[in-house]
Amino acid sequence: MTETPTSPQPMRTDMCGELDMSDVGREVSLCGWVGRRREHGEHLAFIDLRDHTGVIQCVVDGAHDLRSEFVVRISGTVRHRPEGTTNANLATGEVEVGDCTVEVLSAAEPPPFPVDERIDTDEGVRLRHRYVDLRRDRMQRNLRLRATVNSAIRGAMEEQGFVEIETPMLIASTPEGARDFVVPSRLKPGSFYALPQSPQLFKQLCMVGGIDRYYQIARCLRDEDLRADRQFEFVQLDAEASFASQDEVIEFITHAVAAAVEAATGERPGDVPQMTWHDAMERFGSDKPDIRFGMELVELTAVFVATEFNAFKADCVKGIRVPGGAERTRKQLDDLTDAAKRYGAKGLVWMKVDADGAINSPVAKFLSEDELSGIVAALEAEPGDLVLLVADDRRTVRHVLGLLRLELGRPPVNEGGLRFLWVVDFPLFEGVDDNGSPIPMHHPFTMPHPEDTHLLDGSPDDLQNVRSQAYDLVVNGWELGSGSVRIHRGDLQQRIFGLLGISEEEARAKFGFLLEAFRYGAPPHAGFAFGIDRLVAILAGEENIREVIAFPKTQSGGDPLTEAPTPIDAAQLDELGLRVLPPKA
RNA sequence: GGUCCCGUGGUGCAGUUUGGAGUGCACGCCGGCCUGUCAAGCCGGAGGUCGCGGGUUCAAAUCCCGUCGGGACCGCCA
Repeated sequence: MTETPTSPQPMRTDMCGELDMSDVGREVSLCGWVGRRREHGEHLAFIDLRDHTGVIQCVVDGAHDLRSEFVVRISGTVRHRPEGTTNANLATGEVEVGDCTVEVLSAAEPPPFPVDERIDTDEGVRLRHRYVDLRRDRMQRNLRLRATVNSAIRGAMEEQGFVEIETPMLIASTPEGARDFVVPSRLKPGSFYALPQSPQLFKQLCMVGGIDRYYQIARCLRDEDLRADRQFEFVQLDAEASFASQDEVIEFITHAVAAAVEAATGERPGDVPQMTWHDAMERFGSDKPDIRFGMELVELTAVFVATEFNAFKADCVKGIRVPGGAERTRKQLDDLTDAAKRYGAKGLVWMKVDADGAINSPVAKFLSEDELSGIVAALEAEPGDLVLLVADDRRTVRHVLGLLRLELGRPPVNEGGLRFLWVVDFPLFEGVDDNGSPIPMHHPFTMPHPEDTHLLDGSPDDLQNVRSQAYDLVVNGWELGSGSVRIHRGDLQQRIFGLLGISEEEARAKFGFLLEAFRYGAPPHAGFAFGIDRLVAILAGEENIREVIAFPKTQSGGDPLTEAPTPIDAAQLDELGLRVLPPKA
């Protein structure tokens, strides 16, 4: 193929959405897609020409056979629209392009769904024709916002001395954490690479390698079930800094996020408050509290220390107050009870506060006057309110009420502003495994809190109370990301492995290369990673990260456009030394 | 692994509760008319395996079972 010689005239001189009164009289050439057209017989037609910047009305001879989504080049003269025909709803509505020459660059079949935004189209249809969907304003806006955020983050990290390093996509599988995606090796049949769940170990190796401050906008892959805020593949700002404390890392990341928010919204967010994990769990029933609204969990255990009511003879009783919730019907309350049970509670006690302040509840007759007044006082319940109580072990109470709180009070994604929050002092361990060994909450390289190191020698209960130097960034109830100060000394690491029930041999097999690296001079280091998909979704006012991803997967992990995943042929399997088993019965 | 919701011309929806002829609305599409529209207007037209399979019934978009696809959530996601 020979290239077409460079045209003496540019294909286009201007963007559709950028023409205004200052362009009147200019000869312009515009390229784009045909949007709506209004035809008035063979002598006059109005064509809305669209590119990613917007729409401009072109006045053409009606004999042109232009259809929706044709790709055209239109040349003409910008002119002021005649008196009374301007369109205030259009950014370019004061002008139009007249005396048009039209060139059809590509004809097009009618689109499978309208490109204008007047109706919501089924997401499956949108994904099957994503290339059409991407033309729509919403996707253009979201993807460009995402690019802006990426760019701001890069700028902020580099300003702070971080160096962008790329780490491999084909790595060794480590048994910890989420399910790996694996890639069969051709040169070593029977062996597999894993795709990285995160560049965690590599960034720590970078610290040993003297990189000092590493960052990467990194693709991460986890083979776990998909959700509105989870895809198989997602993108994180991944960062690690040598000789840095928790507070310094928090500062670095806060700065990067603030830069992203400012680039996206024009407003720089204020200081980000911190909350301990313990407070978050007790007050919000979640380690990612949505602090845009109240309805906090209120401790009621003390009110029922001597209760006669069996259901409240529990480790923990907490309640939430739903302002104005007394209007809920019996059916709605039954639905809430069902939800509470689905979330793991044995039941849900509801109480309505009547206009006279009396408690209306199926269990009121089992409670003493003191207990009833204690509930009202602790929750500051007022007439018209609904109060929901759960009694169980502390974990369950927090979990169930935390979810009910969200179900009943959570504002839509685009309301209530951006409420960032650092959750700090996470526990080092979370429960125990089948062998009675504590389970690391973050990962086994997480540094214990300096004030709690003495507890490492203590009882199993003491161990559960050890705090770590791990911290999460939360916004509006979304976990944006997490990080920690890492253990960089072999002796402490051995001790933690010992507590976790990981033998020396096992540790060497799983993480030998990292432990070996640490023997050659490891700086103290700490890091963080946060999800860019989630940040962009929140900034775009989207409930779902698929709306900020150009080509996302569906909840069942498929791509309706390419139909991935697909079988591969026998020859390909053969080369990899693989055989596919028949599906399980 | 589990719970719940959805699936009706190209698109969005109504119809399903209480079974009775593929019935209806809006957009789009095709053709005609139309020289200032902008969600152009007017006239005419085409377009359907009611996701798929089975069952109940004289009769199923509608009821039942299964299945596929999409979505929300619990579990899972160090």
